[in-house]
Amino acid sequence: MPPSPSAQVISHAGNRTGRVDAESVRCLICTVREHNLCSSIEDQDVGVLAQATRQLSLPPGTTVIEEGTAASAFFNVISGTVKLFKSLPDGRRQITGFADAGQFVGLSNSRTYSFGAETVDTVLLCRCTHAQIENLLAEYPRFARNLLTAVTHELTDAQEQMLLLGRKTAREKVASFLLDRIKQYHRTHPHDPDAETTASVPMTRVDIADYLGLTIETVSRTISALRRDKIISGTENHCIRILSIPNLQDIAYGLKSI
Amino acid sequence: MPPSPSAQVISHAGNRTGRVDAESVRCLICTVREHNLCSSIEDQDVGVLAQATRQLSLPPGTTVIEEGTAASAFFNVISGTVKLFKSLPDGRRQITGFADAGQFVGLSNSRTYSFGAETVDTVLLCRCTHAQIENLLAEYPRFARNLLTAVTHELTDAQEQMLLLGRKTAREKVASFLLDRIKQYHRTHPHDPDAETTASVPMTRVDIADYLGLTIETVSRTISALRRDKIISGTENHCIRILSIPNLQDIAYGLKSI
DNA sequence: CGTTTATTTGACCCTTGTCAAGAGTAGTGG
DNA sequence: CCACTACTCTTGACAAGGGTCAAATAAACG
Repeated sequence: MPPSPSAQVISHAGNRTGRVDAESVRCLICTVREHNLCSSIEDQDVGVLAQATRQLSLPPGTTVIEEGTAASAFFNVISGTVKLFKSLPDGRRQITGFADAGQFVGLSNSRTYSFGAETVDTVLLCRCTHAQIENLLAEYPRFARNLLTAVTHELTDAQEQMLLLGRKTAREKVASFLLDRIKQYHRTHPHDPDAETTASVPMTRVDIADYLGLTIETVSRTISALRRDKIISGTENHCIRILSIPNLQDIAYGLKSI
Repeated sequence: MPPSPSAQVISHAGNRTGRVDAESVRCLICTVREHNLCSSIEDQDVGVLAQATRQLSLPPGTTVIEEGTAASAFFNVISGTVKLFKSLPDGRRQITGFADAGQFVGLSNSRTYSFGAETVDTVLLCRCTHAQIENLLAEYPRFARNLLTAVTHELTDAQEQMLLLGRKTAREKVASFLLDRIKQYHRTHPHDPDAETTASVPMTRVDIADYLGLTIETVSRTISALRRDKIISGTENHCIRILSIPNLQDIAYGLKSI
């Protein structure tokens, strides 16, 4: 349920002086505020948030964070998908996750980023410096609590991905990936009647391969095999229709050798 | 520098009534308090901590957390090593990390644990319910801030491990693992003159294999090969001496094909 | 000191990676 | 509107890294 910025809502909101400036409105009408960290800050304090952040729109393939550079900013994804990755000196790359609308990117303990980030498609971001994040953490205990929950959630996802990378076969990996993509599509398109059986795959085969610890050829072959086995369909490469979710789940968890 | 509980220190400390009870002393003399989350709570408030926690000593191979059971407790590792893992229905297992002295185990967002935990060797733990953790989070902003830092650090480690699992060869995986073990030995034995070149490997080949996404045979063969190549030595399987750390680092990051 | 368990080593095979070529797709500009 | 170009994706043939199965050693333990 995207928050509709009715006149009534706006009349209650504003920065600390009680005035509603243009910046605050940007946050008040934000389509993901209800679903991300910003929800920890009440409408009346939203001016603080608006002042702390800058919004930017980036084309596909743009570097958001360069691995190893000074860590200074934090980003909220408003729309689109960002990929996070780590690389080896010889160029081998592992994508550690995709951040979709409502997720954040750029937390770091050390002085430099230990990972890189790049847009997959056109992405709308909210940028915030680490210093400003520290202010919000100190000022709003709920913000700190929510960030902790969010990072804990990311850690849980990372553990699931380690299981996938270390112990699943190519077929199980691709099935797990498609299930994740269905869930993601369902979250971002709750009104689509086909949401149950649709997977949005905006990333290229290269990205999928680097995410699953495979080569593009193996990803391609495995997707073709799933299509041959009537588990998925759709000629479009970036929108896949799932014919049997139970089958896909069985494959993802190693319950089906087929 | 393990905190020596001198009379002076104790005289300043105690619970909120000013009295120093036996429980508080347990925290005040704790060998890892300086290096873990508990450091966010001052000496004078340590009574709160002591009351919230219970200490337990567990033999090797004990289940600390059973995957999928109700999530209710949080543990600090005082000494020894705990392994964290996730499993597939058919028994395949991925160890997602080892928690050594000073680290914690058992954070969870959901009602049930999404992972299991088991002792590797004899382990001393401090147990604390999630409700009590919530109290500490609400009461001590520094505790919340430190926990966030700790979880962020875990996430960074997890990303590094994903790179290892998805993109490194068996040789690179084992080299990376040994480097981690050297670092860990160095942290826990800062006074040992051999700390720079010693790796403590208390876990079995099965655990190493499940951590690196390999089979025990491959782990064994790879360690033998490193020994043949004069990169490591030591006939003892649980204490390995490193002959050339630079070589090991080059291997771990794919800079050396040897 | 015998029994059990952990580790090493060997032989063989399979899944996945590598190399190479062909088939779609998407822009671009004449 | 259609060639031209540049990708991305798919498919095939072959190779190799690591898995599987089996047996031999070496440790651990009662």
